[in-house]
Amino acid sequence: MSDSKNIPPVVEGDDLPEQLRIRREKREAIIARGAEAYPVAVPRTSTLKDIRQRHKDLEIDVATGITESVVGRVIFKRDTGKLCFATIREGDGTELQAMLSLDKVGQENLDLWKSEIDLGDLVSVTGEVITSKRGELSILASAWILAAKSLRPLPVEHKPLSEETRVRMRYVDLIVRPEARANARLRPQVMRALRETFNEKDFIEVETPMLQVMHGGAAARPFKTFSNAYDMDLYLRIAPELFLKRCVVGGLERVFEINRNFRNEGADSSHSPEFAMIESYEAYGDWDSIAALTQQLVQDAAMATSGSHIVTHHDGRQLDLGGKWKEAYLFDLISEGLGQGVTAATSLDELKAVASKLGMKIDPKWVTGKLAEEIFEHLYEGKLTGPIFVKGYPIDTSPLVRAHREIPGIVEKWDLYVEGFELATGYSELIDPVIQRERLLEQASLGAKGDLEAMQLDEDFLRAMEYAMPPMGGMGMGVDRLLMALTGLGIRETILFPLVKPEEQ
RNA sequence: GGGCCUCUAGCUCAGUCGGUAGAGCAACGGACUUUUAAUCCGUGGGUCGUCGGUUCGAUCCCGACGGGGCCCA
Repeated sequence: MSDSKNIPPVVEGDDLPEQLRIRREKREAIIARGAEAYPVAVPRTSTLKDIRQRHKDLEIDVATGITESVVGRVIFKRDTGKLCFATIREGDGTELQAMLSLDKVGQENLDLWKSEIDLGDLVSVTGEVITSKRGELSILASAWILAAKSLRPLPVEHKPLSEETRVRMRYVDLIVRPEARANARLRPQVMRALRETFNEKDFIEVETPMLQVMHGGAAARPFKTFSNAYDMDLYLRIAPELFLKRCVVGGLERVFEINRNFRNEGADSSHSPEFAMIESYEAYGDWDSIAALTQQLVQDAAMATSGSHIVTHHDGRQLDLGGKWKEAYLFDLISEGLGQGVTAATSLDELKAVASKLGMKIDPKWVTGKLAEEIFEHLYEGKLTGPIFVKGYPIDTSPLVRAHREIPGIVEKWDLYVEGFELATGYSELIDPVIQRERLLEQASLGAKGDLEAMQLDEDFLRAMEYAMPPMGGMGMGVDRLLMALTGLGIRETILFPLVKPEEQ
């Protein structure tokens, strides 16, 4: 719909490229002789996969006497004089050879096959299941019928599509590239594994608003939109956190949500403006219990997709996600990296001195904790192959987290690093509504000063907390990033239809 | 936001030190009853991203714009 103005319009009689024109003429010819180019139904008695499974042990040059009707896309076609070969492929990538011989289908049908059927067409073939003289499992046609005429030629099977075409025309990518088919099927496997793990642990799945009146739950710039009916501005959510916490107040003690968030920020090989995220809260748990849950979610997903906690990436590299994952405190890692002691109590001036010694550019807007985090990122960027939980973040950068129960100046927050990127984050959640209000007021004043990432003061959320929210652990994990960790793929390969600018005419 | 690279046939790419272009697959016509990216013979197919500039002449050089990619902030 929105794309229609960007795709070249195909007008009858227009000066089309040769291959498009010829296919349209073939469609006309099919209809002109009284046949259908797009029938409402075609015969199908078995999937290609079933046939392959049922007849996988046939010898060479065997006729089974079994007749089946199969459907698929023609991806290979060899028209010889009296015996034609074609390979048809089903959506899952299973292929089967079809053979059409003069003595089985007759001269007229053989000629029509040769002249009317192109690579890319969807066909139904009825015939006996046999193996060819070369041993190839085949269906020897007694009849065939077009299921749908393709008006565009398929790309070359043996040359990879350019990265841009893969993303823009995923439907073609899925037809042509096995990895695209595998990736598209991997994602739902991971989703199922995640839900199963949550179900086993008695977590309840909820769906909370994506269109939100208030902007909050994380530090990020939101997409803004407008409701005509309510005559007000709305935000696409950047996180479901504040609603999930309302659920916990109401007694949904263990909740999770897996759905889309939207952040109006830069897009690159690891960031997409819309991305799937898991958030989960566990009443009477804390940052340790939620870390254990996170580890189990990832390990179960690895097991479900790879059959092992050691996953193999598409480039052959292996990543071990098994065992109990490492943990380290942020300030210990910083001290280690610097070779000098740094804690949450280290002053802003001291940190500035350290940062300039490292050659870092310092943003004067950074608070002490932000600078400490920047120093950490500078030291460890891309180096934490993990999995490792980095624990204990500065209090002034985590307004929704509670203070560490022993160490002053830090909060009970961890980030999970895998493959050098941040896969998940977890907390012991702040549950004191009075402190929460103070923190949100600070955020609101930052917002008033022009910080576009700062949260708004959500009075309803504070009211919910004032009814007493139980102590709890909470976590968030990027689903796309989980896919990246399991497969080593870029984010645009894990998302079926990543956002791309429209093609220009 | 800054820098660099890129856009040529349906697809993937080559090429022109400035004289309107080629390959493989795909397509079209022909031969072939066991092909596996079949083979053989023959044929057609291009606004060289868009708009401007320089030039006798631009796909090529220059500029702007659009799409894509990489690096940096």
